Amino acid sequence: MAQKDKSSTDETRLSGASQIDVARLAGVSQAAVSRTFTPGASVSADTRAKVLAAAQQLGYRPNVIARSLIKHSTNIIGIVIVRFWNPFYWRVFKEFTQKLQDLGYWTLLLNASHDQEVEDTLPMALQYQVDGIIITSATLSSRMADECVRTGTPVILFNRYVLGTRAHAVCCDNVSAARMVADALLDGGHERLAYIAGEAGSSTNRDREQGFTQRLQERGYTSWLCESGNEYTYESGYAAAKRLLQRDDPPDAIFCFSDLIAMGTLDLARELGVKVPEDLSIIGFDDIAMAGWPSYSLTTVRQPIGRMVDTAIETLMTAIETPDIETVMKWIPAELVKRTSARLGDR
Amino acid sequence: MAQKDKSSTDETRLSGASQIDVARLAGVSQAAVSRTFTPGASVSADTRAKVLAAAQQLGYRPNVIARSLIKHSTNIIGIVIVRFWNPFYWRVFKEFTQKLQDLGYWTLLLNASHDQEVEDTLPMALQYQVDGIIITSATLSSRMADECVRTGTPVILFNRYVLGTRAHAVCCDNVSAARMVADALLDGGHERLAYIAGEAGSSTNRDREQGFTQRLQERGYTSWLCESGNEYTYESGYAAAKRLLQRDDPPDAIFCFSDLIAMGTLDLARELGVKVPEDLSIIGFDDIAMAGWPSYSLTTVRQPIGRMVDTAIETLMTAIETPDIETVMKWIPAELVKRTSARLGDR
DNA sequence: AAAGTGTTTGTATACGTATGCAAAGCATTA
DNA sequence: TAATGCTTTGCATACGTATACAAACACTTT
Repeated sequence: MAQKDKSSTDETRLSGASQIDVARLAGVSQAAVSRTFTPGASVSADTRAKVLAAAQQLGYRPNVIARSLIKHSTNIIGIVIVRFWNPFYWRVFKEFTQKLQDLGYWTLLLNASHDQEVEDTLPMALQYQVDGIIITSATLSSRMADECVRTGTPVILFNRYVLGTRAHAVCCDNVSAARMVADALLDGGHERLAYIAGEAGSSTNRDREQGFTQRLQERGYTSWLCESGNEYTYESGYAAAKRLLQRDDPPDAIFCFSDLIAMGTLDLARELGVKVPEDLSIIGFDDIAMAGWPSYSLTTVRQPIGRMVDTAIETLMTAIETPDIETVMKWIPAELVKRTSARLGDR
Repeated sequence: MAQKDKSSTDETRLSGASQIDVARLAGVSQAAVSRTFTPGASVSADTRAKVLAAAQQLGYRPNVIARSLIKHSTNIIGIVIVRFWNPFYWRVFKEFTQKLQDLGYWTLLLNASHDQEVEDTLPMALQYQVDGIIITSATLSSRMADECVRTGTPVILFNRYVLGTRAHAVCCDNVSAARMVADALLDGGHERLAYIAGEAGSSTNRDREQGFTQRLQERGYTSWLCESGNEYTYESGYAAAKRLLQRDDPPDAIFCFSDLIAMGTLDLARELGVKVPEDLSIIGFDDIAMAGWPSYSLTTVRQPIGRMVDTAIETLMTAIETPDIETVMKWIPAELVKRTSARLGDR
């Protein structure tokens, strides 16, 4: 009783009207108000109308926080994003947030500069009782994966995978894509091939490098060049390309871990007066928007972002509904987009 | 009592241990546990140790949702972002999320394709009891601003302002920046100037256009060209530049609303064989990363993102602490970055 | 030893909503 | 009319935490 009085007399509170206020105005119980706003609950048309009128008059809005407390579900998905400078991840992020929003989920962002920070911030995100976590472009330590499993929060790795954990994964089929690039370059008659790598420890980089070099070996090539791009930025591509092209035996084709690296490579080649694609073929990865601009017109591997994101979300939804599902890993095939930065075979 | 039993016997619950579980294990009251995790609360070193040990053993993590329910504060800031394709806003977004995170706030993202969607999604975000809202690159209707004020949620507009609402605003000083560009181009000896606009209705576009043309008038120029860029993308810049450069009297200098537009313009000029900057000067706005790449080397106006974001966050924090503060509007000065796409005067 | 001070602790209640349960309402059937 | 079934309603309680209040405690001072 005292409670009700408090609620209706204290007009200074910020949070607006509560169900109790609405109930009193409509002359029904708080439960009736709750049921009115719960789809599928049992309320007569009569009470419903009274409640809605009262709610309207008071400007009532359901308090999602209170609901979450009971339901053990927030309708929030945490997204971890590490490499903010890469336009590729922006499209990924955009697709995720938009599609999740269409499904009625909201997005809590965890911005980490390094993998280490992911370790630090993830536990805090778990405190917000997010319904699921999507991790893009970062590795998840198994300790952290266990932590998520313990709280029952499903985790999807995007473009990474970690074996031996309960973290699901959706990746571009990097191995096949890299093999495809190797074939295309060899068919184009190139002899001295090179690869500029991305982040050393990542499964993504490992798969691309292995797919590429394995295919070279299969077709009888025993030597190639390899440069590390470290951080996979434009600048690191520029620097790595400089090391490659100033050698005595420069490559006649370079496969780059990302489009940003490829653009750095392309700009450096132009600066040195190396003709692309006559003297040097360059192939990127991602197919970011800029790759299609006339200034670059980059031949590259298009990651099917739409399908990858769809698959990741489907997997996540399934995992939310059936917590004890076994770990899912999916590889989505990529496509070679031929523009003018590489001289390729006809087939 | 019954409650305690439930809590400790039901081992299947997902949400992990609660303060009650910890309290029982440590042999103290639930309040003692709460105090242990509340900085500044009164607990003896002895109990604190017992509680921490028990918490550790049970893997206890505070439930932020429950805390938020009481405190009427979630430590979450909602960020509305509309134009996802513009690299400028990526940097803005990155700065916001990182700095907010350092302050202990989290970011809930609202991704809207159009201004209309902002109207629709904002009320839903308010239900999450966010402590504040930052709106980048979108306008806020006064109806919606009132809605926010009603719930006591402070709003910061970033690079927009709307007069007559209670929404605070932090903007780049677009008027001064555009006047600076006009001066620089006139000092460089240009005669036929043009402006390629951004989004028609925005305060940002209006201020840049007015600053530019007013300065031209002040210095005795009575005619100039103006093209609409509609959506301010690379493609729209490319198209607008085509219309400008295929005229009988093409401009010898183009001031573009954004770097993306300027890059489209630059690529189109190259395609038509127009020499930049000899025959045509191009100036952009934003200074996105790509503007500095050798392929473009774009002369442009650098928006001081760091300072702008800092100011926005400061303003927001003040508004959160003192709800009844008067509406704040701040304009941050910009800087002209001289590269090679424009022929400018020496001074 | 008593009084006074400051610290620590437990009890009880509140935050706003959802829901199991039983009572009540209503319509249908025997 | 009584019995039956279905729908609607209110009561009570739970979710996990914070905090006002008073009781208990530990010291210091007189």
